[in-house]
Parts: sequence; structure tokens; C-alpha cells
Amino acid sequence: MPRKTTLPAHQARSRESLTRLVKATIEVLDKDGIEGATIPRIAARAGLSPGAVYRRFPDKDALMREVCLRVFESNYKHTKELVAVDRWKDKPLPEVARSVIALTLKGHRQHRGLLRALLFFIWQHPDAAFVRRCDEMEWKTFQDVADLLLTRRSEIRHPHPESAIRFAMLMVGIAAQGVLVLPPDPKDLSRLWPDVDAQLERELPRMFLRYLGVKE
Amino acid sequence: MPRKTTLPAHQARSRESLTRLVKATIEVLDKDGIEGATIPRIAARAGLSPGAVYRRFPDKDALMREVCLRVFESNYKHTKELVAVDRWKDKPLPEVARSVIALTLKGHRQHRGLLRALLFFIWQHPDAAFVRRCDEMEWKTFQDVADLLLTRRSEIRHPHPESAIRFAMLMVGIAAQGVLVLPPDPKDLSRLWPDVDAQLERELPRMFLRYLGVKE
DNA sequence: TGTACATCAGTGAACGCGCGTTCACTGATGTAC
DNA sequence: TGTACATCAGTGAACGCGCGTTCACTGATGTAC
Repeated sequence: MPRKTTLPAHQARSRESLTRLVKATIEVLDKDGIEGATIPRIAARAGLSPGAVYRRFPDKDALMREVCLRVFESNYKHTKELVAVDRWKDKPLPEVARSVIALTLKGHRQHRGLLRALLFFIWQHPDAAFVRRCDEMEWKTFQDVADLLLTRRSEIRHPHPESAIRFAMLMVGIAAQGVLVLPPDPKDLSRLWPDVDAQLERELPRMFLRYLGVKE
Repeated sequence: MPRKTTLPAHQARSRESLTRLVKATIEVLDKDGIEGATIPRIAARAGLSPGAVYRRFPDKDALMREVCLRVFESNYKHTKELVAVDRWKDKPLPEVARSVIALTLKGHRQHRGLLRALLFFIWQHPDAAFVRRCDEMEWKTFQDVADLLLTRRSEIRHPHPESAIRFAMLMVGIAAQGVLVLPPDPKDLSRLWPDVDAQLERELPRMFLRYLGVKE
């Protein structure tokens, strides 16, 4: 009967190579995408042989899920710190919104390859419970940002500020994902659509604020 | 040396089974997704054996590309007819925009599985020339709709109506894709976000028109 | 502090599963006379 | 119109490639006395 869970690492050596394994997986995913992330390649990058992977993880899927959850968890914490910071004190909604959008775009641009690979992994994943966990983490991240923006609800003329903020944030997230993370790369699109990226950076805040009905 | 191109069908029987093959591929893609679309399954659905596929197509990739191009071509023609229809005569921009958005959403909802599968296929495709052809077809479809909306440019207060229309349409397309086509299915998301679909239908036109600066 | 033993960590060649692809063959269709 | 022959259409079992996974083995680390 195959082992179901990831084994704990008893020795220091093992803990180190587990760390290297996770790091290597992230790097390979970012560089070679989900289809280029084979066990031999990941193991080699971590300075291990393929067999060694199976000492820590019951199968490839468990390694990938671990990486997925770590990345999303880290992103969640990062966002939580960001919205808590008192940099936002006294700043009016347009300025906060602009910063939030700019940071969202920056994050998606920086981690394009990794995010793309993880999305593909989740989208093709058969285990509904795992997918739900990922969705929930993304949702919580989302909600934290929405809550920050909602503290300026008096500046919003849209009849339903709560749902409008959520909807506008959804659009920002989906746009960042659609334009910056998913294929085709903006550079390949530039023949048909020069500077989508710059337009996104400029027009997304405008759309956001106009939709909410904020005086600029 | 393997054959490079798809052979013509000399007999009526062959032409029929080619049609069945394309139809079967579309159905299997829509139902089972890209990873469920195996040659044996497609062939069986078309009432053929796996080997028969290779009489018309040099490999699986050629069959898939053919299907891709046919679907996008058909969508392009469909859109071209739609915008040309004089149903739009004398209708003000808000009404046209609402119809266009509603039709876009409807199309994405109806063909969710197929569109998802084709997107995954294109996104993973190594041949840049093929990907470019698909992008161009989508772009032309896009442009036709933008042109229709641009005939009402006097109603648009945004300083750059042309690029604003293109950007707003891009957002509509990406939103439809992100919410309706890509995982998770709206029904699975309903726990976290009840009625995204209805909200999309209601709020997308509002966002569209407010961004362009149209008097409602 | 040393030593013997148990357990853990890692190796890498070999295995096997799934699916695309081939190929020797049968049957169907078209064509020349 | 009938017949012989060439070509096309299709079959389905077998093949093979790639990648995840295993397993017999070596080496490293920790532990009991």
C-alpha cells in the first residue's frame, strides 16, 4: 500500500534537501513551465537524483501541491502585511487604488512563469478539495484588499460599495492574469497591440475609479 | 519521411468521415477537455478506428490545429454577420454595448468546455506561427466589434475613444474568459462568491459605459 | 569517548503505464476497356 | 453494362517514447551502552 502523506524529515540533511527541492521546483516551474517540470529535472536542479524525491513525497502531485500552497500562503501573508501598513493613512481612495493596482500588476509581471505554471496545475487538478483550498487562499487575499478599499466607502458613489469593490478587484485580478500571466506574452502580442502593458497600467486605475464613481 | 500536410479526401466516404472526425473532436474536447481528448476516444466517437485518423491527418496535432482554426474562423464569420446587421441602426451606444456584452457572455457560457480546451491547446502549443494565426483571428473579431462601437464615438467622452474602446472590449473578453471559461466553474465558486455570473452580466456593462464616459 | 547497530538519506538503472503512432491486412470505391 | 484492376479507406493489434515511479543497493547520521 503506497504511503499517503509526506514524511517528516528526521535529519538536518533531509530538511535541507527538502528546502532545496521546493526551491528547485519553483525555479523550474518559473523557467520551463508546468510541462517542462519533470521529476528528473527538478531533482537535478536540487542536486538530487530522481529517487530521492520519493523519500519526502509520496508522488509528484504531493510535491506540486506543497509548492502551490507555499507560494499562495506566502502571497497571502505578503498582502496582509501590505494592507496593514500605515502608509495608507490619510491617503484618499484614488491614490490607494492606484497603488494597489500597480502592485498587483507588478507582482503578476514579476512571477509570470511561476503563476502561469501553478494556474495550469490547479486548473488540471482532479482533487476538488485541493482546488478549493487554493481558491479560498486567493479569495482571502482578495478580501483583505477589498477591506482596505472599503474604509474609503464614503468616496464611492456606486450604489453598492461592497459588491462594487469586490467586482472591481476581480476585474483587476483577472485583467492582470489575462494580460500579464497567461499566453500570449505581451511582447508577442505587441505586433497586434503595441504596449498593452502600458495601457493596462494607465487605464485600469481609470476604469476602476470611474466604475466606483470616485471623484478624481 | 513522414507526410507533412493533411491529405485531400478523394472519395465521398472519406469526406464524410473527415467531417465526422472534426465534429467528434469538438464534442470530445467540449465534454472531456484537452486531456481527455485521446485519439482512440475521438476516433470511436466518429465511428472510426484510431488508425483511420492517420489517413487524413499526419498526426494528432494537425487534427487539433484544424479544429482550432475551424472554430475560430466560424466564430469570426458569426461576429462579422452580427455587427453588419442593421439591428444596430439608430440604437444609442449604451444599448449596443449592452447587447454586445450580453452576446459575448452568452457565447462564452455556451461553449465553455470547448473554449477552455482550445485555449489550453493554443497556450501549450510550441509552433509560434500557428499561435500567431489564432491570435490574429481573435484580434480581427475583436476589431470588428470595436469598429461597430466606434460609429458612436460622439457619445464617448473618454479622451481617446479608439484605444478606450479597444481596452474596454479587451476587459470584457478577458472577464468573460476568466469568469466563465477558465476554472473554477462559477458553480464551484458560488460558495465563496454567490452569483458571480449574474453580477458579471449586470456590472460589466456599467463598468464599460462608465469607463468610456457615456451618458446613461 | 568509543563502538556497534538501527535507521535515515540518497543513488540510478530498470520498470511500466498511457497514449500517440505504425503497419500488414481487409474491404470499398472508382475507372478503363 | 460488365469486368478487371488500381487506388483509396479503414481496421486493430502491436510498437515505442517519455516520464513517473520503484527497488536493491551504498553511504551518512544518530543512538544506546
